[in-house]
Amino acid sequence: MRVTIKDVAKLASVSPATVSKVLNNKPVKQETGQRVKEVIKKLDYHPNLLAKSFARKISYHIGVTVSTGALTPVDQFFLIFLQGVMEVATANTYSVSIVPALGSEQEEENLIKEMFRKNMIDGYILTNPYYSPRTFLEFLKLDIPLVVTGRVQESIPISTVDANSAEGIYLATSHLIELGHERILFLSGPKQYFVCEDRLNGYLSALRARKIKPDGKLIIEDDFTFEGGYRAARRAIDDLDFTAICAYNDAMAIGALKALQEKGIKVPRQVSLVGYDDLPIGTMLQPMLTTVHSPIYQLGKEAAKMLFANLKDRDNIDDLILPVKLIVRESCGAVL
Amino acid sequence: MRVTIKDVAKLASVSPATVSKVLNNKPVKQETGQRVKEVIKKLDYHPNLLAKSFARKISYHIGVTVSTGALTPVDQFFLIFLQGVMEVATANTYSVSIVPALGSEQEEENLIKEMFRKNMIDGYILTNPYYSPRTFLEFLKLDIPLVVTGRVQESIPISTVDANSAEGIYLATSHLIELGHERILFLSGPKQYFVCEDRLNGYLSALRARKIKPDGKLIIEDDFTFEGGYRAARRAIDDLDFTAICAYNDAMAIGALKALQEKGIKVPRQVSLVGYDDLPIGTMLQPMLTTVHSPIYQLGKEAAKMLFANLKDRDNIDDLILPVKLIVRESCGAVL
DNA sequence: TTGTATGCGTTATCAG
DNA sequence: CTGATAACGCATACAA
Repeated sequence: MRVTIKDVAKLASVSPATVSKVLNNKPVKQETGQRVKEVIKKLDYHPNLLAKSFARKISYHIGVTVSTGALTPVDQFFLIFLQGVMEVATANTYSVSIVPALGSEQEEENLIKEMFRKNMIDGYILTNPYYSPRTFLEFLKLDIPLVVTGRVQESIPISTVDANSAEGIYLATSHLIELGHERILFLSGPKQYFVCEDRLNGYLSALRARKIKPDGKLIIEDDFTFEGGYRAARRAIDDLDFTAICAYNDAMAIGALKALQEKGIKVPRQVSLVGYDDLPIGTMLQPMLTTVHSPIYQLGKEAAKMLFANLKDRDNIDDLILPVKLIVRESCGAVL
Repeated sequence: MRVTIKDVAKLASVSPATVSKVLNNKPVKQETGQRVKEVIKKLDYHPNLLAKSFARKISYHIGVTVSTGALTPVDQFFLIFLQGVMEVATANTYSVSIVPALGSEQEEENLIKEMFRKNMIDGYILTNPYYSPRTFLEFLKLDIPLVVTGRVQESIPISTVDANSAEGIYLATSHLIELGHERILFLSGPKQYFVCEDRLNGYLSALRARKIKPDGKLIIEDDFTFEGGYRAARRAIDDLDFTAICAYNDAMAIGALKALQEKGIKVPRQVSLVGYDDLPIGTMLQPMLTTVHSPIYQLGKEAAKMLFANLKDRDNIDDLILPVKLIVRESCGAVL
């Protein structure tokens, strides 16, 4: 039989309650505390977390949803993020459980609600900001502690963390302008996403800040994927009325790179190419970048911190926007 | 107050024991079962998993270690693997917890042992095959259900799953031979790793199968990373006594690609380049590959299945080696 | 500061 | 097939 709190209590000639107190750093006489600790060590006692969880109605698990996007190699977002989350979770003696992306929003909603109802998960970090407001409201109704990455409709009282990607694109675009470019093609993601709108605005502000008049023809919209970037660049390439490209993200940038190469256009000789992403720029073509200081890692940490704050004070809603850095690297012939 | 099994029992005019039985699909009279189920629905009852875990001494969580390698963008291994694990875990009503890579083997060992002792995790899938035999023995001593990816010293009785990477390299090398190459450079990882030895053997067998005499000078060893591939290729490039390169993995292949490009060598025009990895070949430069049918995904599923088998029958040790497929793609100018 | 008693929600045992 | 009851290991009032 495994050793329990009672065994420790008996051998230390105290009550189980006292042992519980030293276990949880509650006020205990110095001397008894010492004695109990010795017995714990001697008996090799390890508190049963299942019992503790049960008694305290706390699972000590937080859930993190994995976005399906994480399955495309371009999207390194999730793992780095996860490292940040885990660092903070570990510090709070919590474990991190992965909530699978089930495909349909309804299924995911049900799973998230179910795991919470069963007391299996104390709170969530949601990295799937594509949920509809209705879903968020459902979560709020159950009073599920929640932190969301990215942006959520303003009126919904949920904590969010996000990287300032408008600023990122602003920096990327400014970089091109400083290189002397004026006609800069912007490869945008679908504009119905807040984040796409944000980044487009970053591009526009950079132009305006330098008194360059934006040209609607230089803004091409497609999926924010490798293929989307490829398609968008191909569509724009024929009249080649630009000298540089700023892409919504790395994936689109790489897609565009492929399109340019197919046409024999030298990058960056003939066309300069810049992509912004929450990871350090050029991740894809700079595989060995260390990631610890990337914004995403910080984002993970901040998200977790915020969740634990929420766990303690359920009404503490907060938003956080982290600044980004532009890192320019020459790589595979592209400024990416 | 939340609704418990007792509330259900009362309203259905049965005992809690009976409700428990219908909850766990144990033999119950059709009619009572029906009645109980109706009450459950009516009361919106959700069994408290914390209580269940406590009573049954089962956490319903399995742990998966994340390899630090997963933090380099080249290594897409982990997320895909995880999807496979989760699919099986979900089917078994288990959750998947991530065990952080702490850096030192000792720290990780302690964490793994500690979480198990605390009943927090019922079993592990270890994706860090770099653990020393001593560590594995420690786990066995505590009787921790374990499945390891990759290879473990034969004498240690632990279940493993692995992709047949020797076969992968064999196929990759054969592909080059069929293209007409005879002098094929092999970029090897450090030979003290079983898997590196395996893959080198795959290369050698392919040569021998076609009656090509292996040349020791054509085998270069370095880290199995992007940088390692870059360094290895640079070292070999000067006497350029080869017409093709087979790399231990994608990372090294991409490193080599960079080295070749720097020297103005056209790939695949002047030098053919092939890399093998557990993911479909060319992941890096084929970002939009679907991953569901990749070996790694299967590997994750098999690992999880094996773990659950072990969970039920603690003495059931098994090894599994999955076959691989060679997928050749033209991409960014390289056959990768 | 410490001990006693009780409760947490479920499963398991063993009668009936 | 069903029900009463003990047990799981810890936390927490409350009393001492």
